[in-house]
Amino acid sequence: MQAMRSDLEQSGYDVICINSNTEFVNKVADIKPDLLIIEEPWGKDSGLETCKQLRLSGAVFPLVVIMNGDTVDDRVACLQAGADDYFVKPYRSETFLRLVRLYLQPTQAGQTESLKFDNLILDLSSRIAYRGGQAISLTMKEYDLLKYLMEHPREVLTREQILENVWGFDFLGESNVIEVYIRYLRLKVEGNGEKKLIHTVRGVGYALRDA
Amino acid sequence: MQAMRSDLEQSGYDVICINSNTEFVNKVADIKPDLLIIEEPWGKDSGLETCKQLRLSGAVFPLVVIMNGDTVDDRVACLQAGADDYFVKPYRSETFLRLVRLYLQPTQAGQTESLKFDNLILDLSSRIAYRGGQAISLTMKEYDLLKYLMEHPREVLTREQILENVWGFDFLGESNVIEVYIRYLRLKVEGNGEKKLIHTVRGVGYALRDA
DNA sequence: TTAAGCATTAAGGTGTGATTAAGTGGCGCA
DNA sequence: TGCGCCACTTAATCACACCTTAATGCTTAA
Repeated sequence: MQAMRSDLEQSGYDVICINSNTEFVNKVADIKPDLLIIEEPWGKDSGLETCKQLRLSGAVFPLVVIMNGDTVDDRVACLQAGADDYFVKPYRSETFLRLVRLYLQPTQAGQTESLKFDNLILDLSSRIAYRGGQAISLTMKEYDLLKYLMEHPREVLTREQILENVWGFDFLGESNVIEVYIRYLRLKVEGNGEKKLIHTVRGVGYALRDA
Repeated sequence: MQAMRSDLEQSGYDVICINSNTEFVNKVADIKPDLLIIEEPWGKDSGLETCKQLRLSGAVFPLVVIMNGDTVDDRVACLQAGADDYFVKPYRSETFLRLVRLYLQPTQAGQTESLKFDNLILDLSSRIAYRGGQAISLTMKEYDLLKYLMEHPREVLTREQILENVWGFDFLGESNVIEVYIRYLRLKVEGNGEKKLIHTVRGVGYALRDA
């Protein structure tokens, strides 16, 4: 806790620590943080319960949970509670700080250094993707494909579009490269029982969606 | 409420918030908003009551209600009160903003990104339809058929026209595909006790109409 | 009342996509 | 120069979602 605090402060962030549970939800609403980190266990209620309440009361900031356990159930519970991301103890500063930086970096246009969709983050400078506190390394084609998908969230991208933009073909071959690479991405991005993000639209192509 | 306001403003919309109930209906008539969002509960009267009054006094803008509950009764009540759409708390910005964008996007010709008819919206880039705050996913043929209907609102489309435009046949088979697909669409689009939109014109074909 | 038109339902076949494994070629390294 | 690894592609088989057909039930208009 203290370690994390000083790490964050050394990186130039304003940090507010709240240890008590009392009136927590209201306080947070006043503070309007850019990012909220909840560390389990949290007071009498679990951190996840607090998390749920925050979302119900309309909280829209990114919300990261730090857990003790690392079972599939833990992870699913976090996401259902409305967390954007989870992190598992022991707390390791470098990876964690990188994630914090990605979450706090201004989202608007201009020089975007990373792409975000749901709790999936693609860091363009390091070409590393993050999901659920986990770094995902990508090969070139995997990166290109994921980047293309993330640049057009929710949009259905046809095979032709994908072939043209990722592979640079302007004709349609008999190949199934796309299917294979979609599979590689799915294994890496949705491999740990995470929510499905890469959706097949039969007869058309693929789309990045949250439902 | 505040969260929503800042989200909308960040997306470039002019937002006016009214907290008091007094003279509300008249005020709104003066303002002539492009979109009205009512959040339950709303003053002494329910938001739905206000909604009803607005419609009775001739309001024609899109009207979205944000509810606490999510029962079938809630939803039906919203629509009967004249709301175009409803949304359920907790309010999560992205989905909501998407809907707002769809409602406010200029309707006229040119680059249409979505088709609208009554409270039914078809998003062309994601191939997803929306009705009553509910996303409706469509198969290819369903999408093609709905798109064709929505491109010709109120117009009666003959079986020949539909077969030609959706299935690409230029002859008339003995098949009842159209009936079957009309049914699929009706189940998805009018399945939740919504108002009927797809009408049969006996001996001719089908038409998208609000009455 | 009756026939034609449409609605509804369920079951089968087809094609598209998923999956798996084997092949190819480039690059670093000994 | 040759070996081996890794990224990428091809190919072959499997699975199932979607589309179609067909058979039955219901409505409407003459």
